[in-house]
Amino acid sequence: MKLPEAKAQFIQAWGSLGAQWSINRTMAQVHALLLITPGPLSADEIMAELNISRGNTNMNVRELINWGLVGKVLIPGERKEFFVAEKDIWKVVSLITRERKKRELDPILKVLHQLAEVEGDNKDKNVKAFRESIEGINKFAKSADTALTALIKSEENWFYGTLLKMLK
Amino acid sequence: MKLPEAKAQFIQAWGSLGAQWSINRTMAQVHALLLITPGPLSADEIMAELNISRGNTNMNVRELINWGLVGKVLIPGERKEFFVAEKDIWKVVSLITRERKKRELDPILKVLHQLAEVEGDNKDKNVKAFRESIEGINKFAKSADTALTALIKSEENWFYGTLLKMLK
DNA sequence: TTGAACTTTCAAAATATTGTGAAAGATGGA
DNA sequence: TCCATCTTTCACAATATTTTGAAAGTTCAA
Repeated sequence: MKLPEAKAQFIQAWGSLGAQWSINRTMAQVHALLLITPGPLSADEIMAELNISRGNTNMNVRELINWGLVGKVLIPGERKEFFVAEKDIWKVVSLITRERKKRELDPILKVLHQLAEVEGDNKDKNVKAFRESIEGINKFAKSADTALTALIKSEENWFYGTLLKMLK
Repeated sequence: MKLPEAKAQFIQAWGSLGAQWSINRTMAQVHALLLITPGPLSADEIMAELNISRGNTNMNVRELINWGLVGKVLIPGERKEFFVAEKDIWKVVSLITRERKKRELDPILKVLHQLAEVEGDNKDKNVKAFRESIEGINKFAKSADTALTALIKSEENWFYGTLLKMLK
């Protein structure tokens, strides 16, 4: 396989992956393009490469910057802004995990905390079942929170070394 | 908060969570309803409770059964089918993880494997950068695969005990 | 074998999400 | 200040996903 085809396939695959997460397809494609491009790219180059509009490019690049996955680069003598992606995959995963935890886990933890205080008597089997469900889910969610927080803070080597050896 | 309101809030919250995953909102709501209901429910009861159509109910219940999250129950003397959800949250998470790994991680692993064999000379800095990106991502993806496979197979106690203690 | 009770399917409608591009808003050099 | 260049916004258009409900399919007791 030649490089241009390989690039296209990677962009496509990363895009599908993104689409299944809360990241939208184009955002993931822009990210993919920047990931495999060594130097910085301008908005125009991204537009041309992915065949998307200026507005779309702008919005998705901005969102990638919000996630911390992409940074602006100023090139002396150029008016345009250029963009580069964080290339270290461990950092990339860590940033994505942090963002998704904030959007997904944190809100449900809040709701679960409130729901634990539902009124009613445990003699009512519906109340009892509800309490037990919430309790179980809450216990798990708190553990997941601990685990993810640790993972986000941890070092690459800890993951590839310690944890992985334990799991294998 | 009274039970009916708490139920509604939980269904709502679980639905939003599902929507951010590849699970659709209604599927997650049906799941939530079954999770907090101690006994089995019929399609009609689900329809009534969530205000959704018969077709929608059928499709989503069927999908939940495919995921292994919900089972059919036959009640003697009744023609109707009834449904119950797996209540053990550890099993629930394990089933969801298995399904998502199959849909998301496995396909990208396949693509990465192919892309590792891109033609070209490392003297070309684009080829070099591409290879390095793919290599890094591939290494991580394989590790994630190992980690998730182990997690899916592992016992509840291992997660709440061993792993969590290590992370705290 | 019939028909009532129930489940499944699927084309069309409703809804939600994403993308476009022209216009408005910045920015900075002369 | 002015103007050329670049960025951002946003109403509308295009796409994609989800839901509906009526019709077709299935099952089983009589």
